[in-house]
Amino acid sequence: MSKPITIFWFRRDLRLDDNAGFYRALKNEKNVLPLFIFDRAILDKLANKKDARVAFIHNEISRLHTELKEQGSTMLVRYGTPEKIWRELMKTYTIKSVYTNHDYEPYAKKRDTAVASLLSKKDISFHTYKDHVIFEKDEVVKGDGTPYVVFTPYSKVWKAKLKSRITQSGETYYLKPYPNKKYFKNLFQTKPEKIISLKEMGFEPTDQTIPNRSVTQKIIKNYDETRNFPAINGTSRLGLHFRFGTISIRDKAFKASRLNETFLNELIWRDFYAMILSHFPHVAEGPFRAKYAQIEWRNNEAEFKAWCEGKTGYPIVDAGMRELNTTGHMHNRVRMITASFLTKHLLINWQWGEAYFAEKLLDFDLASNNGGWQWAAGTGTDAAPYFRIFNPYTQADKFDKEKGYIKKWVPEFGTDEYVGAIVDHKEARERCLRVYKEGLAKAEG
DNA sequence: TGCAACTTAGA
DNA sequence: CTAAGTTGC
Repeated sequence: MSKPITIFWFRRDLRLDDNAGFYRALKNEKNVLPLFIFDRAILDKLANKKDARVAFIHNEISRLHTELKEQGSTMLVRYGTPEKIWRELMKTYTIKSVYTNHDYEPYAKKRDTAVASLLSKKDISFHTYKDHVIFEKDEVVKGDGTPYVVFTPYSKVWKAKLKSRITQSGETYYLKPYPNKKYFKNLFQTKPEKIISLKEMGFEPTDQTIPNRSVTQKIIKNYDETRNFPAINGTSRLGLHFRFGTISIRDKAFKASRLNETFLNELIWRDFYAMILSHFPHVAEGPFRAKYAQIEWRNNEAEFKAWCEGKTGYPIVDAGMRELNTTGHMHNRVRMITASFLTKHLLINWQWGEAYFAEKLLDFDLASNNGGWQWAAGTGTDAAPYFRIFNPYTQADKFDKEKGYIKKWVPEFGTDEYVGAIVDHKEARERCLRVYKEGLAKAEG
């Protein structure tokens, strides 16, 4: 039999440095062999074969493969369903232990439970670590130990806890990163395998632009002043990199805590919604608050299509949807406006919008996307009273006063070719209030 | 400008 | 019991 190895399984943590689980593997074990699985259970469901996210992951895996080759090691890259791949690996190698990082999505939790049980039959130990968030579901809780469901008090405790983790040495403050490189000598030394190409998996390169993983200090510093204006380049665009772990959340949270509290809050929203999904997995399937399941959505297919295509006749909504369709990105302020419009003005089930964003957004993350949609629909945590209905005109006046954003994405705006409003704002608003009220009354009844 | 069809957290 | 919440009128 070959000599015993430890496998580190990369998933949504695609970086070699400051990686919690990878660090533990390298520090505790010898002969650590990295692995990535292109999961067919996920990939086979993607209709768009030019999906930029798949191309991005493939590119990052190739990069890690090259970096590991320079260390005399490699990354195993497999294509298939995880259980099948693990059965094969268990035949090929003598595996002592497996290390990986926590993944909080419902599918991932099931996958990991299945793999752990498979490994345990051969007495292979399975170790998992926190890496994707700063604080996990039970680390920031109320005095009685139950989870927060409101952001503000949660964020206060979160911030105090982060502060306690930051150490000071003279004038300098640190949130210590995991020094993975120090233990690279424990990588399994082997000849690199060739890795599967995008084409072999049935995918193609993308023509969408992938945002840079570095962000200028100026953007973080001025974040609170610029982030609400979609015509300005005032947001970090780091979502995709947080999603796949191509940057470290610890590094960015620490920097944010020194530079801009509003930006830090955005990172806390990310932990908050990951925590909510962990404690309340039912949010992935329906409303956080059960009584909102009684709302009678209109779910008009033609109106949904108009929304998807950016043809509602509401300029700021149409601009946002077209930005999304073209670039795979939508400015955060506009995400709230388009989501509010779909759920409140058109009375279309927020889950339709959630699914559309999931398909289109490069930075799609189940927990944050779901949290955002439930917030917009008023069905979620953090008391978003349903009677607060965004006024798309007021929002546009406030945040795109010069119409730079609208004109960029809706060139026919202001001409005869631009479509008329799909619904009247005042009527839609009143209809929404009525339907929500009726739905809630029915739930009470 | 202050209140509002909701709901929670922490006095 | 009261404040507060990615707001609107």
